[in-house]
Amino acid sequence: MPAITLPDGSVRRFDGPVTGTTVAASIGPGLAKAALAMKLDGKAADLSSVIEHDASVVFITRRDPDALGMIRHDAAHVLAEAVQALFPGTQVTIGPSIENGFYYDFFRNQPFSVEDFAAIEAKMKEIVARNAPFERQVWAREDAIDFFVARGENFKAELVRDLPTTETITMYKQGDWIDLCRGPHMRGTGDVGTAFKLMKVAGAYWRGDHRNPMLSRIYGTAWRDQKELDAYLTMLDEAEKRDHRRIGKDMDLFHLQEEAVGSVFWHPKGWKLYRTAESYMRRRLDAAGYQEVKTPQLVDRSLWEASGHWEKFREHMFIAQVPDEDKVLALKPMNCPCHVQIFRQGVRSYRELPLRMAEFGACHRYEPSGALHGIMRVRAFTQDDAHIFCTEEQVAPETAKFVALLASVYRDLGFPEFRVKFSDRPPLRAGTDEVWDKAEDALKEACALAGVEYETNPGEGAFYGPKLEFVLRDAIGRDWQCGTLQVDYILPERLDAEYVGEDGARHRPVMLHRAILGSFERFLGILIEQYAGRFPLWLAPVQVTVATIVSDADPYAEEVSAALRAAGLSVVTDLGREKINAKIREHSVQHVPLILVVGRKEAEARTVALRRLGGEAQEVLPLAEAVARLAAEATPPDLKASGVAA
RNA sequence: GCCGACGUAGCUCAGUGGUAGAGCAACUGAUUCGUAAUCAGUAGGUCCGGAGUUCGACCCUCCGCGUCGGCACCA
Repeated sequence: MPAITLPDGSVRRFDGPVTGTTVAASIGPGLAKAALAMKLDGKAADLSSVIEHDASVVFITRRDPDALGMIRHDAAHVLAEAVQALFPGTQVTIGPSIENGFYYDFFRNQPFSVEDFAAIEAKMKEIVARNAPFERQVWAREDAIDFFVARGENFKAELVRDLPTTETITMYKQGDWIDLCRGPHMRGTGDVGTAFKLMKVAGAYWRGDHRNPMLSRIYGTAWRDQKELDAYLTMLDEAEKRDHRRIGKDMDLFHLQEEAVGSVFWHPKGWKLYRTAESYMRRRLDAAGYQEVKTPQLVDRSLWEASGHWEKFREHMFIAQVPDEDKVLALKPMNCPCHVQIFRQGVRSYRELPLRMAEFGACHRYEPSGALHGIMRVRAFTQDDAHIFCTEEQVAPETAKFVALLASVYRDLGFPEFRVKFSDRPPLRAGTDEVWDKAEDALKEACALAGVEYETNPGEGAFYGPKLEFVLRDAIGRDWQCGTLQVDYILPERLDAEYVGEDGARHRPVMLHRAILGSFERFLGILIEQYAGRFPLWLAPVQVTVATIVSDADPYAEEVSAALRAAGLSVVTDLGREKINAKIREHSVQHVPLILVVGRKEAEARTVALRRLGGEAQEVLPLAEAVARLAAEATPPDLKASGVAA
């Protein structure tokens, strides 16, 4: 006699076990039609599930946020059926819903190509139109294995074999097609709708392990209706326009070329942007009590052996040798061992701790070719790196200070939001459990102190200590780790860093490895995408263009430009003979934030006509006032706050 | 590194087994013009590199390199 509690608190009683479908129908024909699935005591379930006991039920309709995941999951099943119908002999593996869509991994000797998409989509639409109900079946383990083995579905058979014996093995049947699946599903294939699109093919290793066979993965996107799908596709187009590689080219910021794979050629405007970011970071670090240093690029193998990099990181290191010497040198992939060398000069006292040693350290790492991506994943990059040498007691307060600095920097640079991941002890690690407990607790305590919320990344910490990762998202929705903070008890030991404590004895400092931007290359890539090239005035590589209407105004335009430059602004003077319309367009396309138009009127009145990027209004104001105002406006946020503005 | 796609003028792209085209940009000339493209002309190419097939290859095949999308990697 189940009593069903509905979201509005009302209770319906039934004489015996009922299905969700029956319950929905008892409420009304509208709901019966709209309900795709339900939440049974908070857990998603098929509408056809039988409810035997008292329970709470929430029906999921197409409008529900939960519906999207189901549409996508079901779409993956429809895709798999379509592919097997069109390409006999293809083995199915797994096909989950993901952010914005779904994918399905297939095993086939010949991988799929986008050429196949039209046929597959057509078949999928047929299957949707057929609207076969999803039928849940519980199978005996051995039967399921035999079934898949008999069909040559080796991957599925392996999946079943690896399921825990406690797991109920469920299969879902849609018409003649059947697949191992945990469920739940909607009522039938028709509920998928037609607002889906296959997007791309890609290789993917079976079970994500590169030693396993390569599968052929088909990605698709699916939405509630065509309007949502169109909006998503439009969004992708827009995101593509923000791609830092495109903007970098359009705005003439940098380029990459074959002869220096993974290294950036910064052009004048790109380098100006870089320098603005670097100067800003340097001021922030100076103000936060860091001491900047500079350490060698080429360092003898022996130091890398001592630090452990030669053993753990060698395959990522560029090695350099000279003809006349036997010495083997490596381009540094990290700055930490060099910083310890500075720390080790002379005798350190506990009074010097925490000692915050910063470096804009140029590092080289031999990244796998497939990992390279624009300027965001490169082989030569410069970190805003620092190492904080401190006592164990100082770990938490130093972490809290760091997080506060990082949040402030991100805010200034236009990233009010970021995600934090806490990576704790990995299976293979150095140090005792006591040390790890201490390090993790200190980090957690520091997060609490700093009011940081984080998600846990279990087992993903560095071998020497737990770490925090600060993640920003690019225009195309990819996440990039920028900031990091790692607690390290190992390197000070390996490289014999020590200080004299209050007690007169020698102690090991703890090292905090930390970066805020991560690398200038990656961060600037994200910054370009964040602003789509339309930087706030203080960051813009060209801040003002002075454009003339007639050549009579040329001398005055030069005077205006000189005055702006004297006030510290970055100015381009356009004395070309194009019409003002063409000039406005050209500099707007270049995302120059401010255009000062000068013609005869302005030259005579000693004024400028100010036009802001994207705006239509213009403002005429006296030259001196314009210079003062723009200079104030172009002041970096950290200098504004302290009132040191020019 | 793995799977797949791609590589033609500075940029964006078209093209065919018979030695290559457009638009924009560049350059030259004319135009002195009031807020997102003035007009005309000129010049510009080892069709990524190497080998092979062919009477003949930018096109077909193979091998490299690079880029792009994923996967793996990101100490």
